[in-house]
Amino acid sequence: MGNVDQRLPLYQRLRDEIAAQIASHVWRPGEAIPTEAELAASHSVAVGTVRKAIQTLVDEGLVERFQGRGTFVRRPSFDSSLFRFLRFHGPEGRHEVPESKILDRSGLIGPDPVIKALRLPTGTEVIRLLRQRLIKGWPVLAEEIWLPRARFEPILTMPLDEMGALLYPAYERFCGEIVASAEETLTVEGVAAPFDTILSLPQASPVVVIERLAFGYHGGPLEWRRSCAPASTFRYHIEIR
Amino acid sequence: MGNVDQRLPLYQRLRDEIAAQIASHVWRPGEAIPTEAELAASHSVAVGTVRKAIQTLVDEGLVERFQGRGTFVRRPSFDSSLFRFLRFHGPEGRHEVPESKILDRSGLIGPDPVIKALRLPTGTEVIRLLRQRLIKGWPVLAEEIWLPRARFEPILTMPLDEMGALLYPAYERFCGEIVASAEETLTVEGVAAPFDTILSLPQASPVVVIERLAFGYHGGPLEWRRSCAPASTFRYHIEIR
DNA sequence: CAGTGGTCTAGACCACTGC
DNA sequence: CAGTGGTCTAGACCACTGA
Repeated sequence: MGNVDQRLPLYQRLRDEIAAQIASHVWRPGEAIPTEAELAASHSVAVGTVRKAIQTLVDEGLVERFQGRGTFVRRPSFDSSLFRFLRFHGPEGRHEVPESKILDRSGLIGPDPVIKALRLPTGTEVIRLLRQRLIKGWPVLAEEIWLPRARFEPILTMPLDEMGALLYPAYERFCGEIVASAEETLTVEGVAAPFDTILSLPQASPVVVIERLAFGYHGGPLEWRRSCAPASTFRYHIEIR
Repeated sequence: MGNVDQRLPLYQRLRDEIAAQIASHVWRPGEAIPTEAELAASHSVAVGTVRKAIQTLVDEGLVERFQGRGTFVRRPSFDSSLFRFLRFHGPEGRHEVPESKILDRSGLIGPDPVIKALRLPTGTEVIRLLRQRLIKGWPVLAEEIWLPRARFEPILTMPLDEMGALLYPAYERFCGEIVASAEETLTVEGVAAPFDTILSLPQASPVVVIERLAFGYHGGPLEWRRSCAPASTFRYHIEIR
């Protein structure tokens, strides 16, 4: 902390300092960071330099600016990521948030692939959640979720009915862990246990598998997740330049 | 052309003017646009304003800047788009550019979905290319490509062996049409004719279908393409914030 | 070496927000 | 209305490129 390379441009060093403070929860998501004038004064740089530093944070998605109101730490919205990949919508074209049903919750020694994905030492204890997501009672998504137990103990013991359909808010409220970014890898496979029964699909039906590794503000992995959906519900749109 | 809304910020109007000139091929891809100082003088604005206008063009992927050299019109590279979606690589992990074999080339009245995708009036003539792409003799990709005949007549008549493995350079060289951007939509389907035989897959095997609509610098659609690959070769990676 | 974009400053004025 | 970010200017100096 506070260690800066003097060769870097001023605005870069300022950006890094602000980013580190966001990572340290000096300001929490939704809160405003100091104004341009304040930052310029406290760091003894010109306002223009502060503006450039903040602009890079905006480009990186770490903060949002609103004219006349201030600059705010951004809370990433992952709800939309589901809809980027899968077409869950009602007959009128509206998105529906699938309900959530936890089928299994257990603590265990992390299996090898999980340990590797979460970058933990061999033998570390982890939490496994097996989750079914439904729309109008129909299973549309099956998820296996892995968390390092040390950071997420409350998730293992808390009442399931307090967890809600979205996990990330629960992570923040009960474990103080905030998801800042994620990587997803998408493949098409034949469905395998235990996802086949959860989705009530015949063996080896084509499914889309989304592997997501979620990171905290400090950059370390927080959660590894494998989600599985029938291939017919998959649709992805992208713009290329 | 030259029609600008006086309410827009200076740097926006400047951006639009430069973008329009790029679209009009005042400078072609790879060429340098005027320096910051020249643009500032010719438009009677400060250099800082020019910088901001150019920065937005950089963010949009229209130009590239190089310190000490200049600012250059960017040529989008679509070769990489293939590899974003499909894992074609040799045993050593290196990417391989698949060879290309044109199975059919014909001019015809545009079928309804093609006409709609390319936004042409009903009854317009189009060119259809059916293409097989192979790695080490194995078919890995099947493509159906549709072009408005009026703009792409040379593609219909030129010798096939002058076309090469990449179509976009051919479009530019023989038809003067430059692809500036594209949209892709990705779905998983059961393979259907004529792609099943081209890929030598059993009926209804799972395949990834990539529909690409490519646009020119003026914003209108130039090419519509449906590509089809066995689902097992599909892999997509994305970062989320 | 001259010419380019990159960094940084200092300040003016505008447009929007919320009290 | 005071306070915020947004636009715009004018100029200094630095770092890199290519002849």
